[in-house]
Amino acid sequence: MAHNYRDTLHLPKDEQTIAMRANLPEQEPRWQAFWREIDLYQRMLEKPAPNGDFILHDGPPYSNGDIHIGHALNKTLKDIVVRSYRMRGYRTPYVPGWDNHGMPIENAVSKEFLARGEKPDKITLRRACREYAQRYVHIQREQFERLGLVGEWDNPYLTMDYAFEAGLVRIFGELAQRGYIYRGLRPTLWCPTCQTALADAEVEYDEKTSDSIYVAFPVVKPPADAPTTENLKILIWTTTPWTIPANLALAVHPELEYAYVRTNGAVYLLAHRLVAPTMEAFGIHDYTVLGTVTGEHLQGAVAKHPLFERESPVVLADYVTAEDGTGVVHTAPGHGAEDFATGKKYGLPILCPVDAAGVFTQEAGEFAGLPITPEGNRAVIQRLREVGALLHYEPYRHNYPHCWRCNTPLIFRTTEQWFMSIDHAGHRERALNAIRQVRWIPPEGETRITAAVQNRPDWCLSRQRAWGVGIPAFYCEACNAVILTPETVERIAQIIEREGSDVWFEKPAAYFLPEGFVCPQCGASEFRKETDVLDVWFDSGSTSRLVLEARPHLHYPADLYLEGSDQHRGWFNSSLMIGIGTRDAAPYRMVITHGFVLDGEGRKMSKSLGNVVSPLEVIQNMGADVLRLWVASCEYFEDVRLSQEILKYVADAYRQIRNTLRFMVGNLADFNPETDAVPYEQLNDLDRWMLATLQEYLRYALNAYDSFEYHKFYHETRRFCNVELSAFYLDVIKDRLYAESRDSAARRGAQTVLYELAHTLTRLLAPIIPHTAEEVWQRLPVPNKPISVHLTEFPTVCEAWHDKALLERFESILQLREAANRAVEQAKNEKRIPNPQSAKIVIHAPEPLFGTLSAFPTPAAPDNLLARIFGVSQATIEPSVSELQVEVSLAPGRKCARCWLVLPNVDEATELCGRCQAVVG
RNA sequence: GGGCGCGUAGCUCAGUCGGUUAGAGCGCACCCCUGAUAAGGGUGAGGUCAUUGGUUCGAAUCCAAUCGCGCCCA
Repeated sequence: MAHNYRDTLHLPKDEQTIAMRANLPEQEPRWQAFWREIDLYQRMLEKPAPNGDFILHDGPPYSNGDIHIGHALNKTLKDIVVRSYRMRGYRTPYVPGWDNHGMPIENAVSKEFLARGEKPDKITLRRACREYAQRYVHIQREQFERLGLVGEWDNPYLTMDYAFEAGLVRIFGELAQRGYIYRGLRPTLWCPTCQTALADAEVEYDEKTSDSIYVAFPVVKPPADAPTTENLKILIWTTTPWTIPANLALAVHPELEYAYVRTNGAVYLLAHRLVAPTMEAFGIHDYTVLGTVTGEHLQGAVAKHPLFERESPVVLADYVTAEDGTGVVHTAPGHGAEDFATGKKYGLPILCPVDAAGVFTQEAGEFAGLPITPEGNRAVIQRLREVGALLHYEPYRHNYPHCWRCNTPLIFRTTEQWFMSIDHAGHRERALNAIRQVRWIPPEGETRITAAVQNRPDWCLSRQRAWGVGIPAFYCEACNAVILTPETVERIAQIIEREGSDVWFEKPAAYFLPEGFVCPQCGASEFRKETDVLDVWFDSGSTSRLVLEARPHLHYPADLYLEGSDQHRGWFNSSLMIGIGTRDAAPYRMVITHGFVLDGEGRKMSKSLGNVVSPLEVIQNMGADVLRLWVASCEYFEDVRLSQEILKYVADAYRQIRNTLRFMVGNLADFNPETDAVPYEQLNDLDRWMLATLQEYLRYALNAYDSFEYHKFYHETRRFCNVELSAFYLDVIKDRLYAESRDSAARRGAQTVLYELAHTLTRLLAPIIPHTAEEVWQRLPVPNKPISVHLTEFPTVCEAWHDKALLERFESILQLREAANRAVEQAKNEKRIPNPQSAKIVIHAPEPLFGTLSAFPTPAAPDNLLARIFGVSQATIEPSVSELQVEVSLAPGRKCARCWLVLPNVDEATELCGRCQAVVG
């Protein structure tokens, strides 16, 4: 081609739009620096908020380790909520927090000391814990900020803040004052070597060989309808002979079938299914089953303890199985969690004749003074053999809980602990009522928390640990009376507020008590402090009180809690207990839960499977906006999946959305909405159709935000960008944008629509991909432009533009477009035309399509709107009485060297069509 | 073992009250363009709706069981 008219076109220039390659890992920190510089969070709060406050209360992550993908999901969702509510006219303060006290940090710090061969005292350990927690608060804060989260990051709440710790003491005091707090027994897994209770997480399961024994309990009150009462015995099996002295009952399953078995002159009762294997173990081949009975009929029967003058009644329990043993569970309420529950249910005493070191106490009678293993076990077995109660002994290998620290086999002991009563003053009912007032999203959450609250036992608040807030009680050294009054609690709280909770462990009791304080019970003046600390769920459960009420720009209750679904039994529950207990109201109005992040196959992420995706790596390689877009793409009310493959697809989606925005921004470089915009009435049908379609999209998008269904917004936005924009509208208006004269109504009309599209999309995307939206925003020619996209409002649907009739009319045109595409594709495949640009189509259209199309003039010129819509150089329409037909042929004329359309009026010398001739002038 | 959920195309998701041949975008294959170019456009092929049984004139949709997966509890 002789002429080059490229420079006369209005092509978008690279430097006037956003870069095609986002380079998010480098660019995002710059936008974050910009937001810090302008103090974006503060400015967001200062914006007018016609809809009032919306308080999303942050559930505190534990200040230990790097953030993982679950944190990223949770915090990104929160950020999308906060940003989108702000853009819908709410004031959205967001105070992030951390959970600092507790076992994981204490254990990590202890291990550091252990590695150095040091044995720290409590204060040294606690100080190290505080430093450790502080260090991870810093680390996680940076990681969260790198995700692009907006909030009060320079003033977060920490549960180890002195004021927070003092607040915990006061809330404990309030609950005590209201009658919720009591001391009681509780079964705990206990390490006799470390002489401490262990949390579940500190228990390691290892193989162990135990002494398993079969013991016969003589029946003193036989079951009704027993086939015989002569020498009747109930047979049990246990792997912990040392618990026999604490036996108080024999548990059977109500629905299991039991058999009376006669052998060797006695009749034994055991589970029918286990008769054969048991007899085989005993080496007995000669036995007779006299009859069977279901467990529920055994209730009321009473046996006698084989060693002591004590009865052991038959009780019912659902946890009894016929898997191994005899189907009758030897029950020692002092030495097992299930046994304890059964003991409570049947009003049995809680006998625990074992001290902290694992030595039998006086309550164990003849065994007193013996360590429970191995001497205790041996002695018990020996005595059982002597009285003829031992039927069989064998070593038994099984998984058994061990101490994580010293690897000693653990035992169950009942110990005295502090509790919050869940049924005090109708508390449980009040909590259940409050649950019904809360909006749960998804609605199954209500079922789940209701079940959790209905079934939860009293809350054990005490822990025998170092890193926590001390329970603010004293004991009289003389009479052991518990000292816990509003005055003593408030004194302690004031001191902790000033000096931190370490002070409780540093100073003597007298430091916290008024001068001259005497025991109200016995008048003595010597006291010791409680050494237990509060359960950390008490810490986090108190945040609603200690954060929402403490900060003037927040309020109780919060409008929203948003956490993983595991928190129904965790934070939602503990917060509710404290909320109902101290404020008689739930701490939240609405609760949203999300699922867990699984791998591409739907399996749990774990180091051993090697399928863990680190958010930090994703941010480093692809950018936070890609990770955030993934969050938005997920239907998060259920479990979500993440893998490298999924990330690749999300990155593709990001690029497509970005390129769409890039094209629009590039073509708006010379557009000023205030002076160049074309009034709606003067826009052509296609442009008005685009605006109408934009309104439909916008309505859908706003609804998706309203219902927290960001994945619907994601999908619709992706479809809108690809289908309506890239593949259609943006393609069609290129001729006008590039080839028409700069200020022509045709070009300015297209830009007017382009501006609306970009302006709308950018703001809608801002909560999800805040960095990219900001980058686009800074390039958009918005009049009186706010300094950041995050200080704008969401667009609202313009009903005047939502022209339903036009949308309907275009439906048939778009269908026709598909038919035309197929016809052109076929002509291309048959080598009748090389490409659509060189084609002319003739549409033989029946009514009513012909009527619709007739509204558009079809000259052999660039302003043939139908030709532009169908992507060919020329198009004409013909009425038809038969079905629709699209005829494709080579367009007559020659190709304009400037606009590349094949037209009849292209000048041979200049190679320009009439339109381009006029434009170039 | 119990409670609460989930299972639709390679991926992410729609699918209203049970009602035509189960949809979309991406990805994939083939083609076009080279003036959105580490872009853009067109056409097309992909489904035993986890499995089995039941209810119904009719089931992705309702019921039951089974399998797989997740959270919580034991």
